[in-house]
Amino acid sequence: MSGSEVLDDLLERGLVHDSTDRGELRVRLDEGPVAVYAGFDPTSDSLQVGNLVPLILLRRFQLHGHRPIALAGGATGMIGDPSGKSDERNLLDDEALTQNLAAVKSQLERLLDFEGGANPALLVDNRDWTASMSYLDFLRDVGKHMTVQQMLAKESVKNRVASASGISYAEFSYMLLQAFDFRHLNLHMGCELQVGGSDQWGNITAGIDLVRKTTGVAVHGLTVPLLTDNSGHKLGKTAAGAIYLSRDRTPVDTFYQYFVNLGDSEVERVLLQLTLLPVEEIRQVMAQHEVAPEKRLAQRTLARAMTELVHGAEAADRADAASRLFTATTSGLSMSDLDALSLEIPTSHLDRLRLADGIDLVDLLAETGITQSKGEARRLLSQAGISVNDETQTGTRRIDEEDLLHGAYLLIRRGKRNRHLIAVHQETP
RNA sequence: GGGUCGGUGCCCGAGUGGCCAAAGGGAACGGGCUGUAAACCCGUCGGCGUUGCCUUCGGAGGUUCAAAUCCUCCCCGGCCCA
Repeated sequence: MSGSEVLDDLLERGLVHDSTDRGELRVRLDEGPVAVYAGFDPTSDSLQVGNLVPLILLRRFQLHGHRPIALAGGATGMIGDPSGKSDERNLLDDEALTQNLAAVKSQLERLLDFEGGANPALLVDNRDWTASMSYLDFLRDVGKHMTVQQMLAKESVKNRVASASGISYAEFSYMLLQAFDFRHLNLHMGCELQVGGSDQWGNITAGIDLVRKTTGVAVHGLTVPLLTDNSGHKLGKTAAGAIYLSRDRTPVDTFYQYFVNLGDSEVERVLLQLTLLPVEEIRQVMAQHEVAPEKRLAQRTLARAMTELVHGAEAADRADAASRLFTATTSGLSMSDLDALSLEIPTSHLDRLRLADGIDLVDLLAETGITQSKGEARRLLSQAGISVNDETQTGTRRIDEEDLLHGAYLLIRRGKRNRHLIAVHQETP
């Protein structure tokens, strides 16, 4: 196996946005395993789908024999990266940062292979080599090597300097921290390549410059393009918010459905760019998909692969099963189907006593959060947007025991894509 | 610090005493077509006890029968001057 295979794979998948000299990089990759790093700042208590791109990029390198280093940005997260941001960000408080950092670390641990043979992954935290450093030392060791001219020339800084909200000195300095990380990893772990999203290019080149100036070593950089969906939004961002990797923030079912619902014209690109499936296999899936696009084979393959990667095979099985029941009619659902479904899709619980005199449908919709207000519930009803057990409701009415499926469930659909289950229980003493 | 312009619903943005829950656009949501696509068409888009009432137009007061609109003070931002 030649080490530069990974480069060909990335190129074929459309995953190279920018890189330092392609030829030199190829030569270096062929010489033997390279330590490659990507950073993840703990800006939230869970990574998002967008973070998967550089993360999976590390996996791709690992699969081709290189050594991945995942860096959790305990230090950089304290400052805030101005790249791609139009406004100054609020600083996270210490408590939030600590929590986020722990969560992000555990997600990184789950998604990379730390066991694997000759080239196990490594997880580091830049707080470890930054926190104790004094400001004066930092200015002398790092600041001295960077000119303000170079820093101002970076897109991320240029945009912000020109913008209304400006840029704080702290965020302006962010790239120095990241450059320092690269140098540290180069010095102590032999890291020679930094990868990241395309918005990281400026920060990466800052690191390359710093390493060259202080050690004379030529290190490399590579970025992947910003992945977007058909409407131009970043992949994994919906109007309702980002799709997170944490099942507490984004239920597995929602995560799975996000991919199932991608459009035909974007699914191949996402399969190539986000999954580890071999290119050849993806081509075959697409060939089959085009014969019968309504089966959504490509989307299912994608949803399956992503869910398995992030949540594991078992969770992927359940989400897949729940998704297949999407078009099923309620009369065909057995009690065990419903029980299984209740673990996957949003489910509310209702005391059986409430049904004694019947409960008003509008109240039920608002109470369970299926609609945000009674007004919205009425509106949806008048627009034929609500169905109870597959029967479109034309107005409000009382729901009682008679409506229950197997005496225990109500399946409510809101629009075409939203299912909600209501499980009815005996009063718990 | 001085001057000036501005802060409106999820976002952009009109409105400058009553006809304003507030134009228009975008997003979103629902329906139709379809394949749980895309495109397109139609509708909805503060809340509620819905021919009405309540809350909303940076914040707090005030004038008025009546204010997003006028006055006072305060907070925040742009631009120009220093």
